[in-house]
Formats: sequence, structure tokens, C-alpha cells
Amino acid sequence: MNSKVNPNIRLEDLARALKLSIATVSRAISDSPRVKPETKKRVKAMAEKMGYRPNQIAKSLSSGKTNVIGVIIPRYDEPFFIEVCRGIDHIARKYNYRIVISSSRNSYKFEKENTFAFEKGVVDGVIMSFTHHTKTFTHVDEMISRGLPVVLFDNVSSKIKGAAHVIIDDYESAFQATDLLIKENNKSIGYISGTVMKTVFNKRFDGFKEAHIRNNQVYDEKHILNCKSIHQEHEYREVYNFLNKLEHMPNAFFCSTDNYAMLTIKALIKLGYKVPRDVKVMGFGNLHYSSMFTPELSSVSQPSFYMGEVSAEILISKIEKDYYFEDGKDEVILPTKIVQRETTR
Amino acid sequence: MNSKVNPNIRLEDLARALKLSIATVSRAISDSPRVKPETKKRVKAMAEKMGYRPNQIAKSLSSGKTNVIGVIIPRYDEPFFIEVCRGIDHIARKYNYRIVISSSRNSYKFEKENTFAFEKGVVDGVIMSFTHHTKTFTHVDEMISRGLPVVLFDNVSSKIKGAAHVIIDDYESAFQATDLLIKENNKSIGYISGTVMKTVFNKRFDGFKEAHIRNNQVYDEKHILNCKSIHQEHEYREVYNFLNKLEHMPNAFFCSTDNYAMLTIKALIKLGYKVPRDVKVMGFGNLHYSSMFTPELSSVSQPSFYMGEVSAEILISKIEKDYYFEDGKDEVILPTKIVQRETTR
DNA sequence: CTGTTAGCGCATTCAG
DNA sequence: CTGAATGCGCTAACAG
Repeated sequence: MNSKVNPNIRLEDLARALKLSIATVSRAISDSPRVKPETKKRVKAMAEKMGYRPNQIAKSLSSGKTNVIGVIIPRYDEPFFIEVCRGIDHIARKYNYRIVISSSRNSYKFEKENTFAFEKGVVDGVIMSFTHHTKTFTHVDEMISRGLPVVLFDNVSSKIKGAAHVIIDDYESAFQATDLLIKENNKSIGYISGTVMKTVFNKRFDGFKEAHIRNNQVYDEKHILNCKSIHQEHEYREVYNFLNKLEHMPNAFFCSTDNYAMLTIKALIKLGYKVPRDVKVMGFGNLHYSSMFTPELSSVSQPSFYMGEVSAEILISKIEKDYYFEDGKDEVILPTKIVQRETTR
Repeated sequence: MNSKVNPNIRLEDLARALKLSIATVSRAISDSPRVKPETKKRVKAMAEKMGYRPNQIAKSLSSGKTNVIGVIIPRYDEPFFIEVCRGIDHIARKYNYRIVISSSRNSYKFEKENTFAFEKGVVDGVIMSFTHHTKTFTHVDEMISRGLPVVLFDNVSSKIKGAAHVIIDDYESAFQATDLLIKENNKSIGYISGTVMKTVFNKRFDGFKEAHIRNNQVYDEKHILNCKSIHQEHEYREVYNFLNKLEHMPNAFFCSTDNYAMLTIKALIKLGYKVPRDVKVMGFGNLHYSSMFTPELSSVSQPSFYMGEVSAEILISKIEKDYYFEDGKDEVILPTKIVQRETTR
């Protein structure tokens, strides 16, 4: 039963106060052309006066539209995702949508739960990024088969039919970054990465290799580290130990994330090296605190905010016009940019 | 008009397939004791088989309960708030609630909009933190008067009747931090802060002063800076210029946020000082990247995650049991902790 | 233990 | 231009 909830004004209350029917009031509120301007004015004035606020739930149930976009991200505590959410939010507001953010807390199980929660006319569409553990996609297929528009961003390993994809070119970006390091006369370059975001990391590593090939430079397998740890502190130990055991320290490191870059720099400093004087470091991601780091971090800049904006635009297009892209494509690749700060100077 | 939306199974479909009434099916699904175990089994099996998923919207409209908690934060891109959200989410899930996060993008106008959006039986309760511009609280009063439970956390300048408050003791925390700096033999201590979060900053400054008084130490007005700028880079310039013009550099700085601490350190380094060798720095907030900073930042640790957890517990208590605290209080003060890392060693 | 009935608040036919 | 009637899918009295 509706026990305590709304001591709220409903259309019916307005209707009674105005001696009009509910239907007319409803139409007046939603600015239907089928109602006399004067009546509209009266209704709106009264609505204002009585403090009427439409009940979104009832509205949704009746119209089948919620004006809510569901967002599923692997985790809250990664600035990249937050930036994307901000971008989504920005566009969503423009089109009068609200967003609901759910974290899968880096677990496939929760990710699935989240998609289930979104399946129901609770949202008009979903924007999501997979956890690193997500290998099967039936949960996404199910949303799509129920007619929910779905936009996938970042970390999209394989395409999913019926969804749109917003990504960056990891391979190309890593290539550019490495190429730049080589062109700036770094004769030996190491690579520090991890094992978690496998698909993405592989592409970045491929770009790293390709840049060496095209420049006729070789890299030393001993200068490659793929951290197995997960937690910040363990990762740090691993990086530290790796660097500590190196016979020859390379001139530069390309790191597959800004996080690894910071860990690397921290370890290098601990080991008595100066960055960038002795060793240069390039990160990937350009997190918002990269520039607050000392020394300021050079990094491949992913357009995170923009990525959110684009994702939202595409999703809303699908919701309202039934297509993701005018030209029928199902993917957009966003450009990256290398931001050179202190660590590669 | 319910145009395309759900090609979905409803209770009615199950009822027909099972030759039962809708009511019984509904009860079976929600595990009511008033239905034969065997029937329950049949219903659940069929529900599973047909892929039934309850329509949350309809459920909410009918029951007046949404199991959604609305969260309003000033901004997404501040790790502190994200941590709080994670804490909220953690507890919310435990009690089978979902959370909806809205950012007021640091604007009072948007904050108000957000509270309006939440007013409607769209959420069962609201957890929020004010922007720095929020001086009037009618929007909150309105939510409360409509019967919405409200929990306010952080940055709570004055108490609001009918809401619960989850805060830290800014005064005491700043006192402790300064006291520690004094006890560790820093003969002159500067204070770097801003003007935006006035109420909070004032309390922290009061703590700073009190520690001096109690230790019979004086501070130099010339060593106090309250940044007027807002944007990161302008703030940095302001800090830099301030430090640059100082005749005597203090032994240590207490900064009212980690952000100011990092800016301060960055500027100090630029000016040729070593941290902590020449100057020590203490921050406030203990953001998650404080430990990744080089040198690692000492800071007053706000229990952000825990603050979220506590807020959620209190809110859900109010929602389900109609009281925030068993003892009728309306406020809880969470303890802080000074985390000493490299910058004060 | 199960079925019948009546809303939740709104949008939207269909009649005037 | 306005009103009366119907239903979105579900829950919860009220009856049996």
C-alpha cells in the first residue's frame, strides 16, 4: 500500500481546484497544442502555486519512457571512468535525461547483476564498459534482444551485434608514443604493463613493437615487465624489484597506464635515478592528476570526457531516432593525443 | 502509449501459463508465506523458464517504494566524493537498494534541480553534500517536509532540522595535525588554504590557531595564504607567487586540503626547496593518490568510504525504521587520523 | 492457501 | 478545445 510516501499534489488535485478534467490538466502541463493558451496559463499558475511536481514513476509506467540512461562502469575509483560519466552526464542533461551509474566493482557477477537491473524499462538505454574479467556477453545480448539501446566504450575486445562501440585506437596510440620516444633519441626503451586488461594491453604492446620495427630499433626482452599483482602496493614492489634487478637501465619507459608510470617513477626515484634526466617515462591515459604529479607526467591522452559525450549522443540518437549513426556504422574511433610534460623532456 | 518498449513477460503471462491468478503469482514471486511451497516452486520455475523480470517501475508505483537512494555530490571528479559513493553503494547493496548519483557540478542551481528531481517517490531517501555556494536550504527543507529521509555529509555548515548529519571534526583534526607539527619541532608553520569552502576552512584554521596558542607558539600572518583563485592552474600561480615573495620560509606548512598541499610542494620544488628536508608539508583529506605522490604526502585522513557507509546505514534506518539513530540524535562525528608519510618526516 | 477487486498517477485513446 | 474512460504492471486489501 502507499503508506506514508507522497503527501503530494497530483493532477487530480489540480483538476479539482481548477474545475477541469485530469486529461486537460495533463495536456496543459505538457504543453499540448490541443489546449487553449489561456487554460494553459491558468493550469500552470495553479500548478506552480500548489507546488505540483509530476510523479516520474507514474509517468514512466504510463509512457514506457523513463528518460534515464543507465551507466555501468567497472569501478568508481578510477578517474578515467568518472570523466566519462561526466561527459555522459553533460550530454544527457542537454537532452533532458538523467543518468544512473552502477559500478560492477570489477566483478563479472556484479556486472551481470547490473545489466539485469537495467533490463526493465527502468532505463531507456545503457552505456557500459566491461570489467577485465568479462569474456562472455550473453548479458549484453539479452539487453539488446529486449530492445534496449546499448553503447559500449573503452576496453571493447570484440564487437557485439546490435550495440554501438566507442573506442580509441590503442595500437596506433601506443605506436605514436613509442615512435616519439624513439625519434627523441632514446636508444633503449622498456615497457611496463600488467596482465589484467589483457586485450587492451596487448594492443598497446603491439604498437610498442611496431614502432621499434619501423624505426629499425630493437628492444630488450629484459626491459619488459607485465605485473602480475593487482593491488597498488604489490604492484609497486613488483616494479621496484624489476627495476632493481636490471643490469642496464633503459633510457626510457613506455607504461601502459598512468598508474604504472607513476609507480615506475616512484621506484626509479627510490633507486636513485632522476626523472627525466636519467630515465624518461611516458604514461597512458592522462588522468587528471597526471599534471599534479612531480615531475609532471607525459602521457597519451584519452579523451575521456569526450568519450562520454560521444557515447551519450549515440545512445540518445538510438533511443530517439532508432539509429546509432546516420551512416549505419556501429563504431567510432576517437583520436588520442600525446601530452608531453616533464617526464619525457 | 507504450510503443515498442517491453516485449516482456508480465505476471499476467505467468498466471495464464500456470492457470493461477495474478495475485498468487505475485505472492509466490515475492516469497509470501501465504502460498503453498509447491505452488511457489511451479511459479518460480515457470518464471525462470519464461525469463520473467519484474517491472520495477510498476512495482514502485504500486508499493510507493523504490529501493533507490538518491545521492547528490558537488562533483564527480573529486576522489573524496567517489569514495563516499562507494561506501554508500556498499551498504546499499547489502540492504537491496540501488543508488543514483547526481552531480551538482558545483552549482547551487543544479543542486536545487537535483533535489527537485529526487522529490518524487523516485527515491526512498537522499544522501547529499552541499556545494560551497549553498547558503540557503529551502530545497532541503522541502524534501524533508515531503517526508523524504535526508542525510547530509561533509561540509555541513549548519544543522538542518529533520535531517541527519555525518561529519568530521574539522577543528579538532586541524588542531591535532598542527599540534603534531609543533611537537615535532617546527618552529614556524604556515597555513595554505582557499576561500571557497569557507565554513570548513574556517574551522580548520581555528584548529591551526588553537594548537599554536596551547603550545605557546606564534605564527606569522605573512605565512598565511587563502587562495582566491578557483582553477587549478591559477591556484598554483597564486601559491607559487606567495611562496616566492616570502622573506623567511617557514619550517612547515599545514594545508587545508591535499590539493593545496600538492600545489605547495610543487611550487616549493620549483623554487629549489627540498620536501621534506627544507620544508615539511601536511595535507588534509588523504585522497587516494596522496600516497602515489612523490614525495608521499602526509595528510589528515578523512574516513571517506566509511563516511558513505555510515550515511547509508543511517538513511536506511530512517527509511525502514523511521529513525536515524536509536537514541534520537541527529548527528554523528567520525574520527579522523593523521597519516604520516614522507612530507613530514 | 488462492482469487477478486481496486487503485498507484499519468498519458492517451475516443467522444463530444 | 475539453472530458470520460482505459490501461501501464504490480501490490495489497478483502473475501473466501
